[in-house]
Amino acid sequence: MQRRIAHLDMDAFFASVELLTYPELSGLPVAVGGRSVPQPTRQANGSWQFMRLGEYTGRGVLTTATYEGRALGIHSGMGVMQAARLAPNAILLPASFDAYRQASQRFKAAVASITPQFEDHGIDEIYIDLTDLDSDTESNTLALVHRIKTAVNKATRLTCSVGVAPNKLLAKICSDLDKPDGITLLTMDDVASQLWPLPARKINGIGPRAGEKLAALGIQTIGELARAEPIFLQQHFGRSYGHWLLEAAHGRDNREIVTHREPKSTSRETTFERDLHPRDDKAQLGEIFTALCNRVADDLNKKGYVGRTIGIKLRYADFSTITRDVTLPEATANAQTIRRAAGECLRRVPLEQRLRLIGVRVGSLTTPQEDIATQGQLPLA
DNA sequence: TCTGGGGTCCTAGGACCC
DNA sequence: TCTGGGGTCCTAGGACCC
Repeated sequence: MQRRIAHLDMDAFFASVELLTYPELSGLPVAVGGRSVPQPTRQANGSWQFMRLGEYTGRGVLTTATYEGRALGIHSGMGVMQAARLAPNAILLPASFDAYRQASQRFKAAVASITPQFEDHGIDEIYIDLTDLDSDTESNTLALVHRIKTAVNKATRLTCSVGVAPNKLLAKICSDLDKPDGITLLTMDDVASQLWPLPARKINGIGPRAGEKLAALGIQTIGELARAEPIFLQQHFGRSYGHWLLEAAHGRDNREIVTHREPKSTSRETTFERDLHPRDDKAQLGEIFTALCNRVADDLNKKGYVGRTIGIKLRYADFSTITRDVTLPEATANAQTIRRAAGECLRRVPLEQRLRLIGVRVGSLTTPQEDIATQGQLPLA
């Protein structure tokens, strides 16, 4: 039986949430991000004073930009200083993650009131399986999607774009074809005409590396990928990924909607405003390191998880990154235990170069109850 | 003055056990 | 002493996503 999977994607989510607070910025190029962007201040005449991208100095990347900003070439992930060269007059706002999380909860609750079974896919996206819902014809599907979009808008005053297709891969691609505030329906028969002209990078799972490698092999579009020889792809990308590439290019994907997932790991990391030296800045680094361990422990306790694998991550001044981890006999959420294990990991890495980032991670998460239940099956330490 | 922070999944080698 | 696979766990790194 043919499935009907919807992918719902909030339009320029973070920027749109900010525009709810600052409606006068609507229609302007606006970016969100940076590390130390001041909150806008109220002027004597009642209007807001905003920072411009060109006024920013320091590290950091953009988390998003409005469509007007994107038209100037700035986008999420871009270094703020680089973006400033392209759009010095664009407004720069600090990220307000609490507001985004709240808006996220509101839009998901609105969807849940209509279609309770959906898959969370980050803060601003979800997949919904419409197969068993009242969507057996195209007009029924459209009516249902309109109801969902209206509910989301009513709950958040924000718009979203929706793609409906026989699977997640296609739904994800087609939610992006008519943005903002669009609806796109796609069937298997549309794959050649709608999908194949698109760049291979549009496929979720083909990132910067694979995209570059494909381009070097003369493959730019999904259509060119679809026509490649299976052997050729497997030689260059390995058996598994090579096979997947071809399936994806033909729009084939049988992954189910996953309505509940347990977290596997939790982590905290920070990039310093200036690179720190392991010896010269030892005291400061030690403080940051301990604080990260405390925050991870706090996160675990709040969520009610414990973890057995404690890991650290270091990024050197040259951006090279290394990780070390250790698995404990018993899962923990205790800050001192995590700090001790993370300290052990730290002793196993070279510390000559300056550092730009440190992070602490706890993996192999379980709930305390599960962990006790598992203990009995393990040999005694 | 390039390059955040929080995740997941995959691969690959070595240890260890049967 | 030389010679097997198979399975699981642990560790490190990397690609990718939002």
